[in-house]
Amino acid sequence: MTVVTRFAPSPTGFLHIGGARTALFNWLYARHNKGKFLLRIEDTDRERSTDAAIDAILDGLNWLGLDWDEEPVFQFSRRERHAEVARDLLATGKAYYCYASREELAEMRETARAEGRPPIYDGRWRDKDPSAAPAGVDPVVRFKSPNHGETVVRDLVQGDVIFANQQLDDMILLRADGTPTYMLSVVVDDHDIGVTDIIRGDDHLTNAARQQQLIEAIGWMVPRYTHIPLIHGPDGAKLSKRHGALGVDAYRDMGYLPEALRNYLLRLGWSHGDDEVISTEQAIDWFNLENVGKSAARFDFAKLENLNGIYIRGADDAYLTGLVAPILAEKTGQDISPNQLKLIEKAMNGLKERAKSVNSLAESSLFLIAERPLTLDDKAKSLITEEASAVLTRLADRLEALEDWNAEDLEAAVRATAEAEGLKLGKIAQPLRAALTGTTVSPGIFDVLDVLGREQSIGRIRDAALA
RNA sequence: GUCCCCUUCGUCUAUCGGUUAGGACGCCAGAUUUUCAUUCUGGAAAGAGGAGUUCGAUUCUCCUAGGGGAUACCA
Repeated sequence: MTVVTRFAPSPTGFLHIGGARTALFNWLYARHNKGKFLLRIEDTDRERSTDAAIDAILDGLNWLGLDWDEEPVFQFSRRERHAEVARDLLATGKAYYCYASREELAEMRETARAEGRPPIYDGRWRDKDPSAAPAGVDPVVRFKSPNHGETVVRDLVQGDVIFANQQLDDMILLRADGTPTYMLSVVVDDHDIGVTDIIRGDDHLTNAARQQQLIEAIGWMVPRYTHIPLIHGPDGAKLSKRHGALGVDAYRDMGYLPEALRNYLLRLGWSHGDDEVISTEQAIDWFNLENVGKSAARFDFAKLENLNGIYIRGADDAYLTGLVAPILAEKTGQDISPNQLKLIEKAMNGLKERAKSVNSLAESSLFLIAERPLTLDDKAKSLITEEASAVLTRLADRLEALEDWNAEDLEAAVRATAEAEGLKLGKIAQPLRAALTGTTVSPGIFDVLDVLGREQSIGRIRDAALA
């Protein structure tokens, strides 16, 4: 039987990092087993569901490269089918009408809690005769769940988890207004869509028991369950916005590469021996549910950043240039010309070596397209002493005489100048860097000269020397 | 309160009864170097606590503690 997994977010916000990992695991599991990965939008909460959120989720998945099979299913559109299943349950006596008011319910919970009993619905309408129904009250439909025995969820990560059936009350299937609840909808949809493996956050573990009872009552096949631990913030508490519970778009905006984030998320709670940097192909090849850990993991930006650096260094120059361009355009307030793009791509090899995010890559590319005369930052300014200016002028003279403008000849010329001046290379390279880039940090200085070209280089050097 | 789950360096993790408890991030020191970064070398750093089972427990069982999750006419 081919594996069918699904990712089922509710469109009430962006695709947060925990959801992204759940989607990733589902995707990986499906791809590994050559099965299907489906997407279902759980939009039954009409109040909180928005189109913007749907777009954000789809965008997030696309950005991460998690492609789904078939058209996404919108749960709300299936409400008639859900209601139909509830009616069948009613007809066969596996569900019943409950007329308890919300106040009544709240009171019931309160007393139960006070007496140390589980705060659950007591089943007061479970066996009542329909004639007892109060007039003018729209009832909800409740599932007649087993009162005795236990329900065991055979979870691939959590193992066999046993729940006493008395602990689980008669959940609501249909609200008073006739709309289906989540508990009913997931069960019906997962069945109808043919989901074989449900992989989701372990905050759903208790739900699994209740859903399983429902499935068994209907007589459908119970899917395999896998409840993966949640991601926590650096302090061990539930992930909040101040931690990393941001939308994946926020990670993109921070300059993380999708492949880096994916790799990071994969290793958060899953491992394959000592492997850390794992390509998508390897991930698909290696992924399994057995190696998913059982404990919650804390989100660690430092490690993500390290991974990001690794992926940036290994990335294609043209690809990175394409990512950097729009950021640069925004920073400078103008479009980046094809010539400038060529310049950036040429310098990319040296640039990416020292970047840890796409944003810092853009930042360090800025000097390439800066207009003369450059504004030097304070550190750079302090390097252009009177003495340095004189040296730079003589260096410019020497460079001007160069026949070929390439890194090799440039290095020879700079070294020769240093020797002639009786200076260490660093003494001349730093002021030169300041003049060329306006900062004290850049790729190798000979590469900078080479990439910038004769005119810009000499111009910038003379600008600085004269200032 | 009730139910469920979790617990190895600061963090992510390996280990599936016998290891000097391994790797990675971060941190510290050093090497390389024109800056920064990269790279390389070395270092500090862990089995929550307590009982058992066993010749032997990080590994199996139980208890305690701590953390997390669930307890909606939300999903």
